[in-house]
Amino acid sequence: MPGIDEVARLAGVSTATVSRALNGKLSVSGPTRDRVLAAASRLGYVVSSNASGLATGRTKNVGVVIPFLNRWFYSSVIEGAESALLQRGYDLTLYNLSGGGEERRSVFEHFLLRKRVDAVIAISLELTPSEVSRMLAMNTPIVGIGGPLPGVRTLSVDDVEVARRCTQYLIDLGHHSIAHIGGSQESERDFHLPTSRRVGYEAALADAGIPIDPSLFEAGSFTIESGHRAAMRLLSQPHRPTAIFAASDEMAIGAILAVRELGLAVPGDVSVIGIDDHELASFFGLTTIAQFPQEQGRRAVEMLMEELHPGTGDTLALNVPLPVELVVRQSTARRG
Amino acid sequence: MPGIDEVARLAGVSTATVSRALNGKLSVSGPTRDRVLAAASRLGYVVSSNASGLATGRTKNVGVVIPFLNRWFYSSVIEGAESALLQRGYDLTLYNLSGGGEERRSVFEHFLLRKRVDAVIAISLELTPSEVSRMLAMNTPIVGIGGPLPGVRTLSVDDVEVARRCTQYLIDLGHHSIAHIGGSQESERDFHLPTSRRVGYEAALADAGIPIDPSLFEAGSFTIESGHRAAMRLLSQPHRPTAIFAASDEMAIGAILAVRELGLAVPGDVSVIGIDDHELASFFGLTTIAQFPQEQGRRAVEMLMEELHPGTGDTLALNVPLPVELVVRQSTARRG
DNA sequence: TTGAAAGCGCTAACAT
DNA sequence: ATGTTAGCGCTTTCAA
Repeated sequence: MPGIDEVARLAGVSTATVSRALNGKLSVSGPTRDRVLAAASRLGYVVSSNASGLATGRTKNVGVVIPFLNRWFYSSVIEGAESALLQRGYDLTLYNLSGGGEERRSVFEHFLLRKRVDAVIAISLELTPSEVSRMLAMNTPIVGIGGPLPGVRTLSVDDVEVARRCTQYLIDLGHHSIAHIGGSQESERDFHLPTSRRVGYEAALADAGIPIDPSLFEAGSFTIESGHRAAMRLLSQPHRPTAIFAASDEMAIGAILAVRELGLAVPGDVSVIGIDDHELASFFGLTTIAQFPQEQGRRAVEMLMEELHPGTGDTLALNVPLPVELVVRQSTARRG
Repeated sequence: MPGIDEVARLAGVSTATVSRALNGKLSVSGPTRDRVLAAASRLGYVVSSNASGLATGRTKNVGVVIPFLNRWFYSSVIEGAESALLQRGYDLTLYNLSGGGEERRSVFEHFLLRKRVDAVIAISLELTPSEVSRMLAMNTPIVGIGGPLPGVRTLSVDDVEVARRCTQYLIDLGHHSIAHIGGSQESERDFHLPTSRRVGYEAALADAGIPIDPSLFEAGSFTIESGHRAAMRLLSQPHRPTAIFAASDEMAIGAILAVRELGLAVPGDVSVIGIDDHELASFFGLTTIAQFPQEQGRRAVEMLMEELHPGTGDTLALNVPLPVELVVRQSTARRG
C-alpha cells in the first residue's frame, strides 16, 4: 500500500500537489496533473479514508438506518441508495434496528456519533427529537424517507391520498362492500402508516356516502401470511365483501391466495388491490399503486448530496412528495 | 462533540490515560478508570473513528460484498452478520454488486482499498485470484460464504449432498419420476451452485437405479415466477412427474402454485421439495432443507473476529461446513 | 500506573 | 501553480 509521499516522489512533486491533483482542485497545471495521475495509477495508490477523513472532517460514507432489512420495500430502498452512493464515491454503512430497543440506543448514542458517516438516511423511522438533535448537533445532515419528521428533510408519499385512490378505484368499479386489511398497533412504528392508509380508506367511503362497517376491517402485519389470515376472516363472514383493499401488496397477495382457496375467483367474485408494486405483484396479476422504493433511495441520496456539496442557488426543499402510480392488472374488475 | 482532551481535563489525567482507560487496557488503576469513564459519559464523549483508525490501523468496520441484496437469502445473511458485528462494536459497510461488472471493479479496486474496512465477508461470490490477492496484500482478512475459494477461509453447505438428500427423500417416498428445477447458465455466478445441486440430484437417481431423463429438468432463475413457469412446462408433458425437487424454495413455491393452477393437488398428485427454508416455506407447507442464512452471517463474523483478535490457541479452520436440516411439512407424500 | 511526545497519512493555509 | 508546514484526534512508545 503506497502512501501519498511515494506518489509525490514518483511524480516529482510535493504531497500537497498530489492531493490537489487527485481531488480535482483547479490550481494544478495540466501536465502536472497528468504526471500525478499516472504515478498514482502506476503505484495503485488509493487514499486512506481515515487520514483523509481526519484532515477534512468528511468521510465519504453515509449511514442508512432501517427498521427491517428483510423486506422487499427496505432492501429496495437500500439498493437504490447504494448504487447512487457508489457512483459518487460514497460508501454505505448499514444500521438495522430490527434487533430492538437496545440496538437502537447504541446506534444513535455510539455508532452514529463516532464520525464515521457524513450524513444519515433514516427509512420509515420516527426519530425522536433527541435522536434528531444529536445528529444536527454534529452537523450531520439527515434525510428521512416516509415523513414528515420535525426538523428533518423528508421524502414521503401521501399515504392518506394513496389509500383514498385505491378505495376510490374500487368504488368507481361499482363496489360498495369494500374490506380493508390494514396494520395493527405494533406495526405503527412505521410512521402511523397503517393509520394513514385506514384514514384514506374511510375518507373515500365517506365521500361516496358508503357507511363504514367495522367488520370489514382486519389487521395484518404486512406479510403474505397475515394477509391470508385476515382475508380468510373477512371472506367467511355472512355478508362477504366484493372487494378488498390491502395496505400492502404482500397482504394483498395473501388475500388473493385466500380467495382462491375458498374456491372463489379473483376478480370474478372478489377484487383485490394493494399498495407497493412488489416484485411479485405482476406474477399474481395484482392491481396496485406503485411507490418505486429504489427511486426513493436514489432521491434521498441526491438530497443529501445537495446538502453536502452545496451548488449554486439550490434551495433545500424540506418535505418532498414522492410520486406514485396506479398499475392496473387483473385482480380488479367491475362488480359482477 | 467533545474530544479526548476535554475528557482528560475533566478527569484530571492525560489523554494517554483516557485512551488507555477507554480501551480497557490493564495498566490503569481502578479509581482512575472510574473517573475517566465518568468524565467521558458526562461529556457524551465518543471516540472519532477516523482519528482512532489512523492511529491504530483498525477501523472497527467490516465490508460485506454481495451479488444481490433484494433476495431473502442475502438479506438474511446480512441481518445475521449485522447484529453480530454491532454487538462487538463493529459497523457493517455494504457493497452490492448487482449493478454489474463496472461496479464490481470499482469496489475491489477502489472502495475496499481505502482502508475503511478491517475485513471482508464475501457472500456467494467467486472472487478472482487478483481480487483475493489484493485483499491479502493489504492484510485484510476475508471470509467467504458459499465456497470453497482458493486462499480464502470459507463457510459452505455441501450443495451436492443437500440435493442428494432432497432427491433421496423423494425416492424413499416411492417416487420414480422426479423432476428437477435448477438454475440456468447465468445464475452460475453463484458458485456453480445450480450445477452442484443438479449433480446431487442425478447422483441420487443413479444410486437408486433410476435413469436420468433430460425432459425432467427445467431451468429457472430462483424466483417464484420462474419456478412456476418451469413447473408448468414439466407438468404439461405427456408423462408428468409425481415429484418435483426445486433448487430453491422460491422456485418450489412457484411449482406448488403451478400444480394448484392445473387443478392438481400437492402432495396428492405431485410432491414438491425445495432448499432454503424461506420465510414463506411454512405458509405454503413446503418440505425443504433449511440452511439458516442468519446463522451463516453470524458465523462468518465469528471467524473474522478470531482472525482480527487472535485468542489463545485458536486454530483457524479453512473451510467450515455448514449445518442443514430437513424440514418435513405437507408438500411431500408417499406416491399414491 | 501515568505523562510527554512522536507519529498515523492526509489536507489546507499560507508562502512563494 | 506549487511547496512548506501545521494540524486533524487519537494511540503508543518511551521515560519517569
